[in-house]
Amino acid sequence: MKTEPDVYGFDDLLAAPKQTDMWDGIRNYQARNFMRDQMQVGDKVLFYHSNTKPPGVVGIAEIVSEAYTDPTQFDPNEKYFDPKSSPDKPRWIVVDVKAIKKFDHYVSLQEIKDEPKLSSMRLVQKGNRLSIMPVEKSEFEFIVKLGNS
DNA sequence: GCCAACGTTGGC
DNA sequence: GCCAACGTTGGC
Repeated sequence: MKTEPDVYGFDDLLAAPKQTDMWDGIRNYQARNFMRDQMQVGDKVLFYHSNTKPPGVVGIAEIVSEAYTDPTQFDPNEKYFDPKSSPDKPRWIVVDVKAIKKFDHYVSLQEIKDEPKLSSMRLVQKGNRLSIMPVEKSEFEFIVKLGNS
C-alpha cells in the first residue's frame, strides 16, 4: 500500500490509537477491487512511501478489518468527496490497517529495482500508478529480509 | 461506443 | 518542474 508520508506516513499509523487507522481516499477502481476482493483480515502489507526521497518500503502493516464503506465520499467538505456516490449505493470502501513493524532498514525503490528476484513486482513495472497492488509471497518475504538486515 | 481533452500519479 | 503513463469525462 502506497502513501505519501507528507500526507500520512508510517509514523502517523504508529502514533494512531492501537496503531490502527482507516485506509481512506482510495478513488481508483482497480485499487478498490484489490482491496475488496483480495485482502483478508490478517493479511500482511508492505507499507510504501511515495513522492519522497527516496521512495521505498518503510515497514509492515496488517489488514485488521473487512472492507466497509468509506465515509469520506459523502462529506462535501472532504478532499475525497465523491458527488456521484450515494449512501444507498456507495462506490468506495476502506479497510482498517494496523502498523506492525517499522523496518530497521528502509528498503528504497532503487534497492528493489536492483534486485533481479524482485523484477516482476508490479511496483517496478512500467506505468504502474496504483496505490494498492498485490505482492507475491516470495517478494514479500524477500523485502522483509532486506528490511530486517 | 469512440476518442480528444483533461486530470492525476509519481519517479526523476 | 518535467513528463510518461495511465484513468476519467463528456460531446458526438
